[in-house]
Amino acid sequence: MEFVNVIVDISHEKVDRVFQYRIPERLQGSLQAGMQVEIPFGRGNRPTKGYVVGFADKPDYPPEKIKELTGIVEGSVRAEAQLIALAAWMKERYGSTMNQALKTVLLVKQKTRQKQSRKLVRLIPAPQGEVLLREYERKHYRAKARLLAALLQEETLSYEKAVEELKVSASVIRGLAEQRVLRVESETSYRNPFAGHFVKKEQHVILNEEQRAAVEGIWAGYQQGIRKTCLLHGVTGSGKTEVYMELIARVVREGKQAVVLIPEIALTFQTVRRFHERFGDRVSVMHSRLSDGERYDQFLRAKEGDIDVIIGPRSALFVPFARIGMIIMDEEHESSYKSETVPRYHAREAAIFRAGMCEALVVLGSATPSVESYEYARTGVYGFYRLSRRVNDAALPEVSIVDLRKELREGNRSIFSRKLKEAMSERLQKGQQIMLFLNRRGLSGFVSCRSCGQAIKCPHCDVTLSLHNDGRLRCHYCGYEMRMPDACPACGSRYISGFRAGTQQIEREVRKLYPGAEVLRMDHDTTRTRESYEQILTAFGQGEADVLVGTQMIVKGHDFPNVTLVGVLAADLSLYATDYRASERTFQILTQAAGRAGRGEMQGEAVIQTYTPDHYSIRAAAEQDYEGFFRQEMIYRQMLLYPPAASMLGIYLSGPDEGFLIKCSEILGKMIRGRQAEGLTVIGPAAAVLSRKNDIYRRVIYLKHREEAVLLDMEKRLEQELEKDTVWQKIYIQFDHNPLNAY
DNA sequence: AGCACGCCGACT
DNA sequence: GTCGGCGTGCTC
Repeated sequence: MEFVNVIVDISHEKVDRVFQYRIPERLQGSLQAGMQVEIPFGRGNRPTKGYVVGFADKPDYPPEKIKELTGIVEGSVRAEAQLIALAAWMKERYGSTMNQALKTVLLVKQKTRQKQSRKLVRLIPAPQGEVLLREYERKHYRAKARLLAALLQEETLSYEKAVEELKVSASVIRGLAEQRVLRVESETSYRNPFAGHFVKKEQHVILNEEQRAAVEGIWAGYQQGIRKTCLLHGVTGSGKTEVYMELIARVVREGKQAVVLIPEIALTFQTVRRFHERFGDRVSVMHSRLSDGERYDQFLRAKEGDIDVIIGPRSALFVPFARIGMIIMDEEHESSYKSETVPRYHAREAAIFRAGMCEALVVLGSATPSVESYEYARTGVYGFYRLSRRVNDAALPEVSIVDLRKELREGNRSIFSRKLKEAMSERLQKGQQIMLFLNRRGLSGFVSCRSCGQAIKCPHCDVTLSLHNDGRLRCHYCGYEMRMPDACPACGSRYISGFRAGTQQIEREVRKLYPGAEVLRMDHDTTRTRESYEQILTAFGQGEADVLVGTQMIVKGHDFPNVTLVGVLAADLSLYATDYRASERTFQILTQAAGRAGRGEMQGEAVIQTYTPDHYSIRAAAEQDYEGFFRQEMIYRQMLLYPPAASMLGIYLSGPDEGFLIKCSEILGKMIRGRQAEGLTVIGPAAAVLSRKNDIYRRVIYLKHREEAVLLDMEKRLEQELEKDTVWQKIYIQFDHNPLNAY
């Protein structure tokens, strides 16, 4: 092999293709795919890095123009060819550059989004700067003057901001850097992960009948070489983890390796310990927040086959295992499996693709599967296994629904219903623990009626409208807007408003009602760091408090045997999120919350307070009836063509100039409608849910079509068209396939 | 993205 | 004339 194919380490569409280089004699045979190489690039042959993605013995480019590569980057490691194929798939499937996809997949080097936060720092003192500024103005160095003036106002600027807002080019910045007027700094920040010492325990886990049936069913298929993705639908507390561990043990016994994917938030000390106790030090964690050194260690151990099992969030999928036999995805419905940065991949899809390359089996598990996965399981695309009972035959919690409208009518204006208060007093007397859960997810200023419980919705999209500061209600899908009404359109009551209670207010109320009770609160304010999150959970687990108040983060995957009461303060809140998944998320979060109660020996109880007791997602959650919820939800998705009934493509536009952005989004909308494909629905453009973030305005267009392929094709064609006109380079455009959360 | 090339306005 | 900013196009 005389030539090597290289992806240049520059994330820009213009250079997002393979460049060929000649391999110098001395490096013959020592180059391998995935390695980083030094190459001369561009007219000035400036030294640049690149990734080796392949080899060739005949060039596809005039041989006289092919340069020789300079060398291998020190300490660079080869990657599994699989990972490069996975990156290529991600580039196609999610529309990123190959460079971005490679950086996502190759974990050894830091990822772009964490690394490249570049800053400009002024080096010269202010008085000297003033003098220089006047000189620049005199000489009409306009770009330099703009930049210096900004640096005199504030000593540091972000690199991106300077380029966009001040319209200065990189060469101007470099010029000032050379004159020692400023310095370009790039910073990397990492935190230490928890480092624990675990002991492997010999254990004899006895699986119940259902667990055994699931294990044997999946294993029988595995041994016959069937690699159809399986869904394990097990109610809360049904012991899914035991099933995973038994399967993993068998996979390992066959000399294969296993990947266990868990949601971001569930990666805790306790989770890791459970696996450690079973598999000893042949288990490790892979996490984006490991320090460089720690990550490199795990990477090496994985590569050299010192590890059989890796646990981690979605990025653990890119572990350099050579013999993966099984990929487990716990809580598969969790939205943290979808990346929020380019490439916006879904770990479920990526796991299935990677498994396909190494003949591994993917097992998805959840108490509340995503509507997509359940549909696939129901129709036989996935294998389907159920665990309908809790381990040790513990009873599912008794769930009751309290109608807050009725409480209001009967004169109770407190945030606790009489029923919940009663139940709380009883638990406190018995010394049992309580969790109070405020369902705030996806909340963005909705308006609902406190008499009839109706939220004001968009007449076109059937999602809740959100209230803006100018007093108007808007739909974040299609842009429909209306004036905030004085009375409820459904029942005429004047009691309409947004819901304003926060966790702090709840904590205060509990302390007021029960002065003797110890209360812990867990929300974004109290959990700035991973450590404080662990601390609160550990403290509560050890019985240092009677009541834990918090947002969704308290309901995810923790076993507190002494918790016998879960109170959901306003179940509706997540119903009013302004996107089509609101009902699904509400059902999931309520089911998971109720499932926290009664995990020990004692019977659990859950009280769900709501303004809409008849909504199917609340009723179904109270009855722990997934099937019932699913039937209703699928009817809605079919009618309005939301996934999985159809595929969806989000087009996100953002830019600093609102007027310009609106104009661009209108033009893009017209462009799409102009090339209207058969069966394509175009929604918007409309303001995004976060219509302005850090002074960058955001708008969105959604496309729906029954065939994903049509949307992928539409994306490709649009990208080609946008390339032609430089107007589009002044705004950011991103594509998101089957978005999970509102933009 | 970053660098050379070349056009065009201001100034010795 | 010429100095140097800023738009244009190319990179194996």
